[in-house]
Amino acid sequence: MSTAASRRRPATIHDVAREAGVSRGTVSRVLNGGHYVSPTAKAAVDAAIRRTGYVVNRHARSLITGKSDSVAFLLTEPQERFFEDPNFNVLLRACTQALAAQDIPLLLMIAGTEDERRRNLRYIEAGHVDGVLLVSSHSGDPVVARLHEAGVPVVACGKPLGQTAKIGYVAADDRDGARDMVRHLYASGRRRIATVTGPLDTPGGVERLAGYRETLAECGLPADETLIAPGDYSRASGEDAARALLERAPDIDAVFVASDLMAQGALDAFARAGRRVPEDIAVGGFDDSPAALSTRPSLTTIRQPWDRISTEMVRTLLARIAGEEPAAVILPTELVRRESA
Amino acid sequence: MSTAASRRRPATIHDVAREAGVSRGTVSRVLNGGHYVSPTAKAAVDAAIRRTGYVVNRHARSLITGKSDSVAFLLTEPQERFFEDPNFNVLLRACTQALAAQDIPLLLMIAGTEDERRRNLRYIEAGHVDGVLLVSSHSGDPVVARLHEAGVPVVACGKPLGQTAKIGYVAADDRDGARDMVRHLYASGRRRIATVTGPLDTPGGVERLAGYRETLAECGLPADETLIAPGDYSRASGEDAARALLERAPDIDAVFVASDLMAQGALDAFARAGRRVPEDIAVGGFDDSPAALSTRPSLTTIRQPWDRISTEMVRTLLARIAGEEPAAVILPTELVRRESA
DNA sequence: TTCTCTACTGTGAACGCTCACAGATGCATG
DNA sequence: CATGCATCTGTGAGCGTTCACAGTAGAGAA
Repeated sequence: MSTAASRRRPATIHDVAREAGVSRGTVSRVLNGGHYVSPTAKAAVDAAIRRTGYVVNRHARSLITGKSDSVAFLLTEPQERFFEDPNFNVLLRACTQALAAQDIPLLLMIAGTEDERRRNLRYIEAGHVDGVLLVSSHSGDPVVARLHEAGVPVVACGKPLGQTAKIGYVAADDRDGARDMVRHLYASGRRRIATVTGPLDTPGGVERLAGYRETLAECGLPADETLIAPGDYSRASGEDAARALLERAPDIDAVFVASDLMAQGALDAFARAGRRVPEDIAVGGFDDSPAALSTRPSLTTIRQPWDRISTEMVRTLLARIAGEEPAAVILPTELVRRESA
Repeated sequence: MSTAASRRRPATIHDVAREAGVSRGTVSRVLNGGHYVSPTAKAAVDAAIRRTGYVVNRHARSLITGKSDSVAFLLTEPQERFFEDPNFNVLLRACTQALAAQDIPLLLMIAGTEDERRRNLRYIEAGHVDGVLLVSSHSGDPVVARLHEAGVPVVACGKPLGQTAKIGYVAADDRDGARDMVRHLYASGRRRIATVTGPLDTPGGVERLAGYRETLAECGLPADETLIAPGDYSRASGEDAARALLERAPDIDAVFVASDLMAQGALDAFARAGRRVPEDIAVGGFDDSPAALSTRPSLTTIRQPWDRISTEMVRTLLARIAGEEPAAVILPTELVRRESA
């Protein structure tokens, strides 16, 4: 029976050593880089490993090394915002794969409720993972401080706001992306450019608004607070904000909306108000989410390099675990021109 | 320094025993259910645990018990289909949380490429996880057989197709959901009811089509193969299929589309063809994805109980790990009436 | 009283691995 | 020829836990 066969006690390093005619120590050395091992011994061990189907017991290894060779992907969102965000999927997938390439499993942790937060922190602080990939958008997240205090290597996705602790992070250049979009709107002849912001307790929200302001100034357009409407990244808030803008400033000819989801809502609002896009009002989004392709007109937007963000997060975290100091990595964005602007 | 403090060697069971004035054995017993422990001893141990901040070292425990107290969430999709599926997010999140409630971490594994498949199987077969939550839609997936052969407890999401092995699974009642929808279309007076199917190498695709066929027969409508157009769950395929249907059978007055994403595409196709929904053609979707709310008209669809599917998957897997035989769990769906039908 | 049974407690031995160290070998150097 | 050094190898100890077992105390039965 194959079931019975695979159920028998798996080979240990001892079995391999006996099979290869060497000592445990030599096998262990082969397993860990092969330094100070003669070619003959290494060959014998490799063959023995193949014959016995040996796979290292990570628990035994971890017990003595004190490392777990695993990493947590920690989501500290009270809302389910992130799970609805298509970018989040890309991030999670790419991180998983980047880690898998180094044979490091990813533990998915969700700390929505206070109870989950306690549980997960306990787990992490107990040293059951070597490091944490942190996705926490909101300002002053206590988890960030706790992890830092516990001395656990952390790399955040996006600059953690309201933190005194020095935390490494990887982020897209939100400000520069916003600049690109607003410059693009300006270049196409628009002069009354409004914006719908993201939540201003998130780095993206803050930075994109800053980029918008800077570019208006740079282009010599007057700063006009009535052209700024707050949103919370949700579709509905985009719709509301767009309506509010139309009311306050009916003469706008362009809107930079800080997320595609909100831009979708804005497109609807404009359609209902009888404004044509892009003829009457140009609309620029942010994220290049799949939805940006299915709107009518399709959405001109800013692409964030999620694949690179993920690989950089993993790289930075592993470096951090290896003892390097925390670092910030900012990656460039890209303007994607479609029909809406 | 708090950093220094938290960096010092964590408390072991030994420290707790000394602090509580008992032996290791007694502490261990308290940790594992507290049987055969006097109330006084238990109180002393609990207090000592609190004072020392002791957290069990899972590696040491696993080393001797042979169990890892962790579970893999394995995705074997060549395509990135699942990561674009909003349902997948719900599934992953709910599974994570259901497991977290039992203090069992979830390891996310993606086996898209052959290399990833090998790596992950090696990891799982080495006994590094106690069980696997499997998401694998396509027929005859070799991973399913491998896992079964290795004797690893597995629970699949959706009935695994083309498997001789007896695998436990949890699924929504796709067939019954399809029946509900078609009955609903019939009840609203439609008599030329077409369907856009899902991929027919997935359980959902097969079952939903079967439900469609059964209900037509039940209602005394003729079986007409020209009313059946294949899709692959993608938005584009829904659009194509709807266009093909219009050409082959211009007189259709309703379409049951096997997924919301495809239904979105179909709505577009109908809009372009100048057909009004629901006046000329009623459209029913499947999934109740977030997108179903943002279409115009909003989409009548079938809701799958993803929360329950997730908790049942976890419950079933834990039971399986505890030694129970594999079981199939089928959960009821629900018709969600909106504007499109 | 003596025996048995139950409830509880402590102890040594694992689990499979890495690490530090000691020992061995070969080769170049003084 | 002795010495040093680099390369390679084996051994014992120990990581923190659970498990099996031996042992103790107290209650109840004979």
